Amino acid sequence: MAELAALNERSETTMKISELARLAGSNAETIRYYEREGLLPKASRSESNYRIYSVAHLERLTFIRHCRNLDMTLGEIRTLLRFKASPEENCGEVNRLLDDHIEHVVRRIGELQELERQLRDLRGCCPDGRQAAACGILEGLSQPLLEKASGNHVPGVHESFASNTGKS
Amino acid sequence: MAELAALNERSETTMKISELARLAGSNAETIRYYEREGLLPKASRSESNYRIYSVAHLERLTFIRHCRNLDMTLGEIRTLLRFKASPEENCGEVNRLLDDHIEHVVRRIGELQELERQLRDLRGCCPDGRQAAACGILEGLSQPLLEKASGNHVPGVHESFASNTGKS
DNA sequence: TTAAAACCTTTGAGTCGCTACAAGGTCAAG
DNA sequence: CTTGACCTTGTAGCGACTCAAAGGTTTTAA
Repeated sequence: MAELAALNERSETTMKISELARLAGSNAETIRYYEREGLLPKASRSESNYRIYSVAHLERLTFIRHCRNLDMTLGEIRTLLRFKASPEENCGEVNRLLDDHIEHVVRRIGELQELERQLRDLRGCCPDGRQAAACGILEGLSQPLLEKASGNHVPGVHESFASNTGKS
Repeated sequence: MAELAALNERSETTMKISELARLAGSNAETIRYYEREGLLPKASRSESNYRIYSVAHLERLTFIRHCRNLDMTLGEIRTLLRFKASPEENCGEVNRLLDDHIEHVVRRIGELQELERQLRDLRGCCPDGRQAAACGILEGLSQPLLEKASGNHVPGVHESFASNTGKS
């Protein structure tokens, strides 16, 4: 809302890359990356070879960023964009994609809750102030295999915060 | 337990890379990668230049895999291995590392629960059987910005399952 | 005995979604 | 006229693997 208002106030319909980035809550490098990846169409160029964008681009980029905020992959987003472009298709596919995506998230939450439990178990092994030689945690991690945890690896906690350091 | 029993039955104390991988629930390429990264010491070699491992390697690799199952980064694991190697140190650092890690996981769970809520909201927008032109989901995603979701991007759901496709 | 299958080696590239940097061109303000 | 803010392209890096190519070795079985 605020963004469109700002556009109306200036009453201009085109912009350069960093303004588009600002309005969509993204950044210029990401936009060029999306163009390379074919998620955004090639922008038209000014005399000095600057990319020039219209409100249509803003809408499409906003769609993409919104999907990314919902943690969809670029592949999933490409699929949604195809459906948006072909209105004769039934949107059952859209529902299915979203249902799959929700299932992913739910499963991941369950995995992380199990992980939290295991970590707290482990943390309970070592009261503060001991020496590493007697540390219950290191001992616990050296055991051949925890039966409860065997096999199912649950990565991906760290990536989330690392990629949140943007200047949006 | 089962692994060590198997080792005892064969009553051999060395093995090649793929057996080590099997016993530690890992795979050969990952082991070579850990060696390159300095998490595992360089293995000794047979006449034909094959890597030869002992039970000590199995224990260290098991430790590493166990930590990875708890979603620690290789950097965190390196730190823990250093503490394991220097028993005179106080294990307060170990506790701190683990506390930090638990906090990561807890925060991530919260983010994903919020994400799930948003996805279910969105899913409710479109009863099955409509055409894409009228699809409430696509409509919802095209809105400038959801006020509730604005700004905080929560990635990392997909990585977890992608890296689970190993043949362990 | 020999041929095939199953291992092992190194090197290098690919994954995902950006992010950052280098080296340069363009443009508006003071 | 210079400073600084913007823009361009191209390339490399992140983390933790994973895979493929191209070859050497060992085991198995016909």
